[in-house]
Amino acid sequence: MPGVTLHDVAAAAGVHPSTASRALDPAKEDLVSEATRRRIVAAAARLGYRPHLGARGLKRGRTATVGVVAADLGNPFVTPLLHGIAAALEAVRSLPFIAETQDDHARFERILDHMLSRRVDAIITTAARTADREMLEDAARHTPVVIAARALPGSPLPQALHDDLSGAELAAAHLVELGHVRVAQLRGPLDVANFAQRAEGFSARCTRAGVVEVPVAGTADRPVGAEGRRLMHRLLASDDGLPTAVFPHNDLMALGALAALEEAGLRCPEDVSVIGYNDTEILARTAPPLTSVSYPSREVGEAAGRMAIASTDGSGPVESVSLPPTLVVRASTTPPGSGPRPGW
Amino acid sequence: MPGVTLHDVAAAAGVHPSTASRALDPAKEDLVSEATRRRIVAAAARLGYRPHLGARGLKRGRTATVGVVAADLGNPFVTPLLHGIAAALEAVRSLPFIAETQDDHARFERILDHMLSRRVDAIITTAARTADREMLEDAARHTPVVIAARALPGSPLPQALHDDLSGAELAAAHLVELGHVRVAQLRGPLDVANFAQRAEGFSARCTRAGVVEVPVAGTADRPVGAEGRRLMHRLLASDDGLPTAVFPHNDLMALGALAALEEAGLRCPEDVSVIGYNDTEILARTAPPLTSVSYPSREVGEAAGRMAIASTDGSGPVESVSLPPTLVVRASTTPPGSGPRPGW
DNA sequence: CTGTTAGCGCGTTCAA
DNA sequence: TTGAACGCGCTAACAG
Repeated sequence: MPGVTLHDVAAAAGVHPSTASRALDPAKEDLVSEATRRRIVAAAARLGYRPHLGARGLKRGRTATVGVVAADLGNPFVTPLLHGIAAALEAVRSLPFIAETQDDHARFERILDHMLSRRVDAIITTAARTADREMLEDAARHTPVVIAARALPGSPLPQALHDDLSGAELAAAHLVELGHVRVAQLRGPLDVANFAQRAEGFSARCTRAGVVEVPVAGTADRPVGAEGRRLMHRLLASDDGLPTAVFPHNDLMALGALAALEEAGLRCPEDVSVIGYNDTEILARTAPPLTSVSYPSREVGEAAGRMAIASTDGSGPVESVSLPPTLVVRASTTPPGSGPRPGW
Repeated sequence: MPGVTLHDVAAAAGVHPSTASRALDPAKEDLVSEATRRRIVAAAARLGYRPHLGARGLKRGRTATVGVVAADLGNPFVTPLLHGIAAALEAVRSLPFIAETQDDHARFERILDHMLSRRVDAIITTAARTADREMLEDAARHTPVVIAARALPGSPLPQALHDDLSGAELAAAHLVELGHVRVAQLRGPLDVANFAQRAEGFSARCTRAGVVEVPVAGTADRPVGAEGRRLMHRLLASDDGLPTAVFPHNDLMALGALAALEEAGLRCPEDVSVIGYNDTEILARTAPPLTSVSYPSREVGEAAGRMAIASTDGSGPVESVSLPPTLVVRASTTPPGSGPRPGW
């Protein structure tokens, strides 16, 4: 049963392999007489024939596979992104080949290498850091590369993004509106453009409103809970005085910050408001429910998938896109010094 | 730059392609003189040569790729599982090829078909439902198949599992110990063996302790939050009287149950205790923090990865394994009618 | 130590 | 409408 080849099918149907090939190719089945076609299809089914995609790719130069690189599959933010990509690829019967860098450059390099060797039809990366730029543009000389979610500023590669600058401004504006005058950011790794932009957008809006930003030394190594917790503890330990609101650069970090607050005996939002980023669905039931900037990750994923397909078609250059953020207000942000938001 | 072949490298180095092949194969490089080897390696680097894995697979009959099937990448429970698998595969420089069924049989079939066509070296599935059994055993006639996380009872396929029966007994025992005498289960889909076993283990332990199980009509279509919420609402609406504790069959469903309780104006744990399953790391900060049966998913993943490797080696039959559960007590369970657990 | 030959499974010529 | 021949890129087996 294993290793049934086209040759076997042809023999069973009493035809030449190339006739069998034609009969089994939807695009060419009308070059074969109905009668023989049926015989061949029957034989293929009976023998359990399965085309060898490796061999087909060798011949056709296409593998019906798109490499997808994520930084951290444990971040619930990436799931909708992957769903969006898979949905878009389904239109051309391609399958994503998913791999995870864990934000490690060397691992990223190995993954790219493997994908190129595997001759994927295109690569979508949601894991880019600035240090990866050259490597990615290099890869793009072999295979179309689409940048998704994590921007690569100044790169000519097509990008499916989200406007992090506006998103962070939205976050800051919300805090300003609530009356906060002392705030702080817990920065994600700044060599990920998104976090650099969030830092910039947030600061810009604060400055404009005359709001004081309490400095927090350092940034997260990775945008994960443990790092958010670490930075929050550092902020609590500093003697610059506590802010009344903090902006961890994503929901995972916000979760860590909440843990740190609790460990320090502080309450959110009574003592400190917390505003996250991504509006990760699975985290909407934290204690307290997190105010967060919503990231349209499914849509970004779909756009990236479509762009990957388009760049494979060779139908000219592919346009980058950038989708807007929205703000989702929940219980973790209130005016400074006030009690919990009514209704929660 | 694209499409540099071994032939090109050989030409550039002034040798025969097979010599170049040997020089570039770590396992055979000592069959080539140091001098020519260096020349070949240099030429390969200069030209940006990358082996064509499709072609190599065609020749060698191995693709250095293992298909990994998950039911739902949005379930945080699967991430450690995937990490475990990837870690194990790294030992033989294989890469996982990840796909998602979304608990849809037809999609599962397409995925298996694609993976077999791709000639992956083995398949690890964490998405099995009883209806998938025949299909999987069929696939196993072509390629080694390892069942992970979701059991396929009675199947001869090698399985890397967890003892769900004991786990559910642990959950029930905990509730019994707290003094609950009226409890209920929110059942996951029973065609997933794990949930069937959880149902059975929980009931058995309750019966033995003389605890009453309030019936909940129906089961979840999929083990996700929305379904947990739906079942909890159904339980609240029934006139069998409320239990003092509920056991949703996994953490995601527990999250939905918590939402339903809140919507009904009930508090957890004061009015109803909730105990989940999986001890999903990312959910440890729910309101209230969830008591849960811990599932060693990373370890199960590693075991599955090793089993996949072993079954590819052809070194005899592969032993199934089953890892034990442990209980992690947090704030969502207290004695019936009592206030919140002190310390939380 | 290196070159030659052959073929993995398939699809695309070109002829019949 | 079908068959024959060739080659995609690589490597195993066999010579030399």
